[in-house]
Amino acid sequence: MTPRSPRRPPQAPAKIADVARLAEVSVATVSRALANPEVVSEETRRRVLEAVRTTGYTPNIAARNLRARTSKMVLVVVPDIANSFFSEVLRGVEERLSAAGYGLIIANLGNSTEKEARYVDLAFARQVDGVLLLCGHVIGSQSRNLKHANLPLVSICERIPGESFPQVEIDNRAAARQAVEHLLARGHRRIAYLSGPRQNILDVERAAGYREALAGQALAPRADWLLEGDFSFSAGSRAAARVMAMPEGERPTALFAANDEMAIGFLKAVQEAGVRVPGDLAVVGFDGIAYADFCQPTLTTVVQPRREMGARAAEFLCAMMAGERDLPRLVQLEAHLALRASSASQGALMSGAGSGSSRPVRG
Amino acid sequence: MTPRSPRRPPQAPAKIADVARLAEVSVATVSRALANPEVVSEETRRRVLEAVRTTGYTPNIAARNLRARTSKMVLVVVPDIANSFFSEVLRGVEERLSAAGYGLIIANLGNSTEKEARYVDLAFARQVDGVLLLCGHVIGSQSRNLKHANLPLVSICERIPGESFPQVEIDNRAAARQAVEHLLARGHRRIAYLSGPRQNILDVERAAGYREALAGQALAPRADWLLEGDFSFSAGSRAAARVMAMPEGERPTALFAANDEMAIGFLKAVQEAGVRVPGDLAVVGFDGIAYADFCQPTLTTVVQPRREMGARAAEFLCAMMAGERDLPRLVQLEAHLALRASSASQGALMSGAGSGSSRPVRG
DNA sequence: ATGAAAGCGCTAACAT
DNA sequence: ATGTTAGCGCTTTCAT
Repeated sequence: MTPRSPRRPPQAPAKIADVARLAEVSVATVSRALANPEVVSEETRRRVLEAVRTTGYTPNIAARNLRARTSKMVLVVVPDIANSFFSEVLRGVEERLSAAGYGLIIANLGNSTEKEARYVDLAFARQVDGVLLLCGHVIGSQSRNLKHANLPLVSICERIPGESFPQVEIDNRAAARQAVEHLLARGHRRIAYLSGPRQNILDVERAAGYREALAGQALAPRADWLLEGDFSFSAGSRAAARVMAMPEGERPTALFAANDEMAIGFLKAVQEAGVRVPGDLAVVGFDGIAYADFCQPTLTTVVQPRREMGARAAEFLCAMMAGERDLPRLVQLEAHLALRASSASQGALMSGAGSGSSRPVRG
Repeated sequence: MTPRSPRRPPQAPAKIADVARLAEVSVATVSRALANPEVVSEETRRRVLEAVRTTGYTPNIAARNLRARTSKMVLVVVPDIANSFFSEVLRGVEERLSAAGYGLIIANLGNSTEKEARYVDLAFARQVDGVLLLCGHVIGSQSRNLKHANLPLVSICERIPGESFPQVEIDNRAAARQAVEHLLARGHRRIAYLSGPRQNILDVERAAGYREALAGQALAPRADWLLEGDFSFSAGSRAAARVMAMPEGERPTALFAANDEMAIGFLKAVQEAGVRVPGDLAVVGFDGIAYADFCQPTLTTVVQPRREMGARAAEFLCAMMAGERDLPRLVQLEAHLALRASSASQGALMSGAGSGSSRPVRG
């Protein structure tokens, strides 16, 4: 009978049968020698390993996965792989998963619902053993949602309300409150807030922290100091233009931005307009991206333990994939406020005395 | 006979046989209805799709891969996933591959040879259909090298000399020459070079471009103006300290850095020491990272088309995986010099007149 | 300690 | 147009 399968390339990789033939044992023995070496005799093991070496054999993982009903792969869903915030989280994720023997499949959403549906299919097809969501929602397609895939799921960075799987984040509200309290402690009473997209949960929390801090001093937020942004650098520049357009006496003396990129855009634009930072206007950001320590002046910011968050979430996922139950629903890691030049009191922290390094400070 | 395979979970996903049973057709017909809809009758197709919907069937990809001897996955090897240069390239890669139906498996090397070996195994195991190298070398383990895996391979960003697979990069030497020629055209004759790691091919090429440009004006590089760095921000600060330590009359009037991070570190440190940029010292970087347009002053730099490079390399890889032969060995994309404030002639380009946007200029 | 053989779920060659 | 069936390469149960 003619072959019923695709023709094999001339240089086909060795399979377990090739090794078995060469070692003059059965395929089962080869499999055992590789998976449970202690169960075969010394001599057999030697012969098998020798044969593996000469054939250059590597197990076919598709076959193993098919048989074992597992893939040793994790789907990691990010909104934008090029965003440096996520990529640092990814580093932690990668380290942890790879240490546990899992590979990462990266799903870069990039605003494409079509892509999202494809990855949902991937998950339902059990091509991954678990899913890590950095995107603030459970992905789904028209016909179905990942939460019904009965697959280990962990969310990270952006909390998804009302879900029962583990989630890892920082306490955004408390961290924001702390940042604004720092400005209050510096004597500021006229503090503006530069927001992210209004419906975004991160912004909701950070805005709440801002209001809480003000309320602690019996201050009410002024509507014209609530600037709407979108987490982008240029939103920072636009906010700066709006502030500069205010009559001098109506301007805030400090600004808390919902993320560092906007804070840096703001910083740059107001200084170009002749405002001194922190002298005329203090600025505090959020996230703790690397550039917050490079910009001029260096930016006071809430540093999120991004890598650790990634590692922690990956750890939970590994536990779930290993069959563990009863994991915590919510884990909030500690963020810290790095005090830098952009919010220093007059005269202090001038010219990078600390050579640009940040000083963690709590409370 | 008792089952010889792992017990199935109660909620096992539907398989093709379940669909076939429900639709009252054979498994082959289901397979066909899904893969080649035009080959089955209208009525059958309807029934199959209906059954697919009610069972929630998704093909098991491990089984398909095993049968088809393909994985629809590509291994992407990066030195550091958190490096923003790579992550922007990755975006282009992801877009292209995902459009072609391929998933990405990210190998984050992070200086671990043990990890490298694991990914080599992955490739030899044919768990991926192709490999994209962003790491400047063909990965390998003690026992074997990926180049003998007989797998489609494309390298990008850092050229690997002497290999025959397609490589995508920019002409680093020409781009560096152009950057230095720009400084020469601005009247600078005392131009320093801040290098990357000396053995790195990117640095070798960029250093050569620097020397060529000087030679074009019959200038010889001065040894004390050749500053050794390592592509890091702090290498930039250190270089600044060395320049500031030079007697005023011995200092360069311009510096070309082998990458933007160092240029920005340098920029910041010399300004803190009281040097005006570009007034006292002009600076040009390399890469075109986003922050080069945010820093103070904005940084003139060679902009690499990172996303496009990623897309192009991915395209070649797709072609190879589709069986195409005779692809070009080397493709060099156009880089352009973005003229910004850090190298502006005195008085020009003051205060972000162009609102921070870059102006591409060739030649 | 080792071997024989049954599948994992799917595709495609062959038969009808 | 549809059905039957032989594998893809591996792990594991059962038998020896």
